[in-house]
Amino acid sequence: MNEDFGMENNLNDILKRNNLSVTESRKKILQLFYSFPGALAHHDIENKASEKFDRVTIYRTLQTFVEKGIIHTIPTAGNSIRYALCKDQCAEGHHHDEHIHFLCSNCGKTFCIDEVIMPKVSLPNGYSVTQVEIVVNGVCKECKP
Amino acid sequence: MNEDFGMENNLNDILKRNNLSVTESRKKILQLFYSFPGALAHHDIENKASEKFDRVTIYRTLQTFVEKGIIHTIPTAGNSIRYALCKDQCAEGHHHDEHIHFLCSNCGKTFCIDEVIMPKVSLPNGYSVTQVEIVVNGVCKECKP
DNA sequence: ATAGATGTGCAACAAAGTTGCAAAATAAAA
DNA sequence: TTTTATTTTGCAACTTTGTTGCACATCTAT
Repeated sequence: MNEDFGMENNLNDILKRNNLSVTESRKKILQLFYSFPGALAHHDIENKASEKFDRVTIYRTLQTFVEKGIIHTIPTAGNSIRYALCKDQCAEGHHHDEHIHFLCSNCGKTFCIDEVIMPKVSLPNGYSVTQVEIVVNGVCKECKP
Repeated sequence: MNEDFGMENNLNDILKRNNLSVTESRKKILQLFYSFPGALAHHDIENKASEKFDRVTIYRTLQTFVEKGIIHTIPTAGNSIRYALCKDQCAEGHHHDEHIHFLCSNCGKTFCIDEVIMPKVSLPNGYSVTQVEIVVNGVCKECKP
C-alpha cells in the first residue's frame, strides 16, 4: 500500500514537474513505461493498459510526453513507432539520449543500452549532424539459449 | 535514345540476375531508385511513378526487391518505411549494408553514406548482435546555407 | 504459338493515425 | 469550498498505410 502511494506520488511529481495536469490516463500510461523494461509501441499500450483508454488519448499522451522530454522515440525498420523513457531529464523539445537501442529479434522487445558509450561518428564535409541513432538487432540475454 | 536503351537493358539484367520475371512495374520502380539520389518511401513511389501502378503492386514489388537483396529498408523514427538500393550485390535474404544512413531534417531526403566506415559497436555480455544500424539526423550538403 | 508459371489489379478489409467538437475532468481563483 | 476558466478526454468521422484472396493478364520456356 505504501509502495503504491509512493509510486503514485512519483508519477504526479513527474507530470507536475513538466507542467502537465495530472490525469488518470497520463498516470497510467506513464506507469506502464516504468513497469516494463523495454520500449512500448502504441499498440502495446492499448493492450497492456488495464483500463481502456481511447486510441486518440493514447496518441495525444505519447505526443505530449515526447514533447516534454519524458519519453523518446526509437527508430525501427518496421512501421510502428516505439517509445521509451528518457533516462536523464531531457530539456523540453531537446532530447539528448545518447545511448544504443537494442532490438531482440526473438521476443521483439527493445532495450536501451546505457552501459555502452556511443561511438563518435564523423561524416564527410558538408553534412551537419544534430543527432546520431544506433539500433542494434540481435538476440537478448533472456532469449539466448 | 541509346542511353535509354542501355538503361532498359541494365534494368532487365538486374531483374533476370535475381530470377525475377521482367515486368513493366518492376522496371519502372527499379528505375525510380536509380533516378533519385536518396531513399524512397512507398508514398514517394506512388507519386513519382509516371504511370500509376496499383498500391498493392508497389507493396509487393518492394517486398520482393528486399527479399532479393536489390533494395534495403532504412529505420526511421517516423512511421513510414524507407527503401534504398543496395550498393553491393546482397545475397538473397542476406543484406550486408554496412553503411550509415543520413536523414536531412530540411528536405527530408535520406542518403546512404558509403564513405564512412561503420564504427565497431560492442555490447555487454549476453547480447548477441546480428546487425547494427546507424541513422544520423542533420542537414545535408544541399540544404546547408 | 501455346501451356504453365508468375505477376497484376480489383475489391474488400484491417490497422494506424488525424481532426473537430461537445462533454468531462483538472487547475486556479474567489 | 464552490465557482470559473482551462485543459483533457472520448466520440465520430475521416485519411493513410498495409494486407489478403481471387480472377484476369502477362511473362517464360518449351
